[in-house]
Amino acid sequence: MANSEAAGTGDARRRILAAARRSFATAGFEGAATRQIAADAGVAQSLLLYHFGSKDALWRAVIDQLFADLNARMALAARGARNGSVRERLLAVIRAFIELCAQDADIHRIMTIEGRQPTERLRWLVERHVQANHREACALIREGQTAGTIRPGDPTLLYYSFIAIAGTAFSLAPEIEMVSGNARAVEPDAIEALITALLFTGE
Amino acid sequence: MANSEAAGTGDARRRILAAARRSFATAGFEGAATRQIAADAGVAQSLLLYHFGSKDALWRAVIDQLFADLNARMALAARGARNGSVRERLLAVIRAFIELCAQDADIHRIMTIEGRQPTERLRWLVERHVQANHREACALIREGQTAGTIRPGDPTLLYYSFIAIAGTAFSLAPEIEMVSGNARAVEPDAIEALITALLFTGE
DNA sequence: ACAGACACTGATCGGTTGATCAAGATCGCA
DNA sequence: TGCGATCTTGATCAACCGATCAGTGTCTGT
Repeated sequence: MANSEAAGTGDARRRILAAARRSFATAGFEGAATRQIAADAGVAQSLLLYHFGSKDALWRAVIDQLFADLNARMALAARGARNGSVRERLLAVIRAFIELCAQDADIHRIMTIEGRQPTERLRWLVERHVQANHREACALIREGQTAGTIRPGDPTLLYYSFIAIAGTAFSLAPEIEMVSGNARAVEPDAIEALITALLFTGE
Repeated sequence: MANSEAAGTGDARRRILAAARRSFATAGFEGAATRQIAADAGVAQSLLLYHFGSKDALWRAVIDQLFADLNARMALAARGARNGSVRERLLAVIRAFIELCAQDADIHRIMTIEGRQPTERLRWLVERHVQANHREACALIREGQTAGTIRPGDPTLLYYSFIAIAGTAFSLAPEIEMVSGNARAVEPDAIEALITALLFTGE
C-alpha cells in the first residue's frame, strides 16, 4: 500500500529502518526482501542501498538501533533504582524489559531468529551487543543470589529463561490471539508476576 | 497427483523431510530454499516437488511429522502417569516435553517462527494441531489449579510460558554457547526445576 | 545565477527462486 | 521377456533476488 504520510526530507531513512526492523523480525534475514522493505517504507529499492550500502549493513543498522533503545531504557531503569535493594533494582530492570517487549517485541523476535545458527551475523551480534548485556545481567543475578533473594542456579539459564517468558508471549501474539480467541493482548503485570515467581525466592 | 501419503518405500522421502525440517526451523518458510533442502538430502530439487507437490505442501508434511512425534510422546507420558496425582501427571508431561526439545528443538523453532504473523500457514497450523493441544493442556492446568497445586492465573499464559522456558534454551543453543563459552550449556534437569518453580505452588 | 553536495528514482545486471516437463532408471508382476 | 507403475534426474521457465549505475531533482552556500 502507498505510504500514508507525504515523503518529507530526512525521514526516508527512518522509515526504511522501521520497515526493515519489521521484515527482519518476522521473516528473518534471508526471508526479508529489500524490495518489500522499500515498498513498506514508500521509497525505491535503490534508495535503501544508497543509504545503507547493502542488505547486511541495513540489518546491522537495525540491530544497532534496537540495542541503543534497549540499553537506554535499561540504564534509565537501573538509575531510577540505584539506591534500592537488590530486589528493587532487579524488579526495575525486569519491569522495563517487559514493558519494552510489550510495546514492540521485534528485538526479541530478531534475537530468537539469529540465535539459532552460528552464523557470522550472530558472532557480530554477540560480540557487539549481547556479551556486555549478558555479563551485566549475570552480575546482578549473582548479587541477588548471594543476598538470598534470587533462586540459586546457573545465571545464564536464569537470564535466558527470564527473556523467554518476558518476550515470547508478545512475540507470538498473533498465534496466542488465534488460539485463545482473545484479541486483548497479554498483560505485562501477569508476566511480571510469573517472572518474580521464577526468579525470586519465597522469602 | 502429487500428494501420495502412502508412498513410504524410499528413504529419499524421509531424508527430504529431515532436511526440510532443519531448513524451515532455522531459516523460516521464506528463507528456506528447496534447492538447498534437496542438496542436504542428496537428491535433485525436482524430486522434492515430485514427492510433495509444492514447497507449501512440503512444509505441511514437516509439521504433520513433528506433531505426530510430539503427540505420541505426550500420550505415552500421560498414559504412564494416568493413575497418579495431578502433580505427577503434569510432571510427566513437562518432563517429556523438555526431553523432546532437548533432543531436537526444531518443533519449537518452527512454531516460534510461524506464530509471529497471522498468515494462512499459521491458521492451518493452529486449527490442525495447536488448538487441540492447547485445549488439552489448559484443561490439565485448570485441574491443577482447582486442586491447588498449580499457580492461579490465565492457563493460556502459563501454557506459553512453560513452552517458552522448555524450548528457548535449546532453540538458542548456538547463541548460549557463544555467549557463555560453554559447549555443554543447558541441562534438562535445571529447566525442569525452573518450570516446577514457575507452575507449581509452594504447596 | 551558478556550482556542488545530497536525496532519490528507474532501468538493468547476473544470479537464484519455485515450479514444470520430457526422458531415463528401477522395480514388481505377468 | 516384456509391460506398466513408480522413482529420479537435468533442462528450462517466468518471477524475484541483491546490487550497480546513469540520470533527475532539490537544496545550500557564494
